[in-house]
Amino acid sequence: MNPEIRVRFAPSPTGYLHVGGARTALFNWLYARHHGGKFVLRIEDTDKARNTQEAVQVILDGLRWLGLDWDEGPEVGGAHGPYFQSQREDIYETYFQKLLASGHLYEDGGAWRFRSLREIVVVDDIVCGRIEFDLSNPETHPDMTIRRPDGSWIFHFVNVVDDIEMGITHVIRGEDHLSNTPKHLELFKALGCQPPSYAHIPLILNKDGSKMSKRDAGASITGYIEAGYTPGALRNYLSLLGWSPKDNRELLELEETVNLFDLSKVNRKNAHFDLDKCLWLNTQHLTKLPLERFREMCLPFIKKAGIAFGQPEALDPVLAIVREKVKLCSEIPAWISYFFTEDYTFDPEAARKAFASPVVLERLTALVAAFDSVPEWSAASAEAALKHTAAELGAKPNELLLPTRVSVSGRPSGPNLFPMLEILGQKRTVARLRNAITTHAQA
RNA sequence: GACCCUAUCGUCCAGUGGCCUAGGACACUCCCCUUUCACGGGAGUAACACGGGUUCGAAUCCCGUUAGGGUCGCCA
Repeated sequence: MNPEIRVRFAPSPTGYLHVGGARTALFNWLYARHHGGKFVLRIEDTDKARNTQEAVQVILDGLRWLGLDWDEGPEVGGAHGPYFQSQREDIYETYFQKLLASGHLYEDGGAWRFRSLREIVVVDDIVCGRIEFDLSNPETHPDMTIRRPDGSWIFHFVNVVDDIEMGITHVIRGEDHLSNTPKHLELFKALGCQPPSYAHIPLILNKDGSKMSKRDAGASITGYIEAGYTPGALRNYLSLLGWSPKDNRELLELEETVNLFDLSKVNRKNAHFDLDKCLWLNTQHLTKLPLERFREMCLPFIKKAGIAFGQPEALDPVLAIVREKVKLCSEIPAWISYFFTEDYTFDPEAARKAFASPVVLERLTALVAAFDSVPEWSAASAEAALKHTAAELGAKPNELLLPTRVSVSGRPSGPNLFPMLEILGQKRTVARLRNAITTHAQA
């Protein structure tokens, strides 16, 4: 445990939280939690045009959904605030004056530039190792601008100042910043401050290797929330991009990941994002969820679909038998809607298959009679009745299954048939079968 | 273009000189289970980018080539 360790996630409010950013936040968070340090959230909103409350909220919501709580930052405060760069003008001004006084700055076209030290800068990266950058040639490494003519600040400068002011000990960020690091190191040196340790983690690209942008599938965290992923599954998947516990395990709970996580196990190769695997992990996490938690996750989607279910607990028996089918919670209304209304519709293709043979209606008629006279309705008694009827008709039980399923649910697939009939109840099962028979007799 | 990083199955991740005729997972194919679909179980297809070294021995070390990614902004 090292309470001295302080890491930060410093997103700019662009209006969405990118999976790459979420993974960076996750690694920072894991590092802090593993070592008992502090995880700081800082909003880099120096670009006033993009700085809206909604854009910030998307990031906060996304991080909270993933379970990445911050020890200092927006809405929670802390001793090193404010945590919005737009509110730290005075601090930047102070540091600016320091650099100005020490002769590191010069004006150029109204903007202020930092005069490079023109040295070989060594970046000793925790993940990438020791890398030398030769900044001696002004042609290839022009002096960086740190302040615009309108007085606003540039990323490199405020980023470094904030890391100093906030006591950041470890900067864990995307590899896209590796080439920026020598510039940042120059700033630390000019300011007379000790730089933090750096760890540049590999990037996340699309499955085909192209750069991932907002529009690409799986790029936005909001998309996962809306699709009904469990936060644990996405967090699990993201943790495995560029890192692994080294023992071939894949399905990891948060606590295990915190225990196992270490920067030394982070690899250097960019990862290609595979939504299929992420989906698979979701099914794994979904099945491990207690039923109450599963219900909570599904509830918003069920409400949104307008399903009249009464009390939330009333959903449980249905959820219990369909949950093994569900890959995403957004699918849940389609799996359960017919349990809660008599106004269900028949899938045309399923109906065509189920009622293709003329003998089907006769068989179903016999089945209705059998079902109607079952003394104590249950999955087992329904099954016995169906098998008995099939035997009497000289048919295989299988031949009655699809017609029955389509009749009572309108769908070709669903939970196991007999438990489903039990929940539906004897009366509704019989009524639905009768209704299906008359409907399809006409057709 | 310059500089930096990377290079194991389609994808993610093991592998850090001999245990590798390269292992696990997703996806895919097939089989089994089964009341459809799914789940579950089993099997299979599939990779060390290429060329040079170093070494008794290389996926592992070195060099080059190629490919991919990143940075070079008065974006972050």
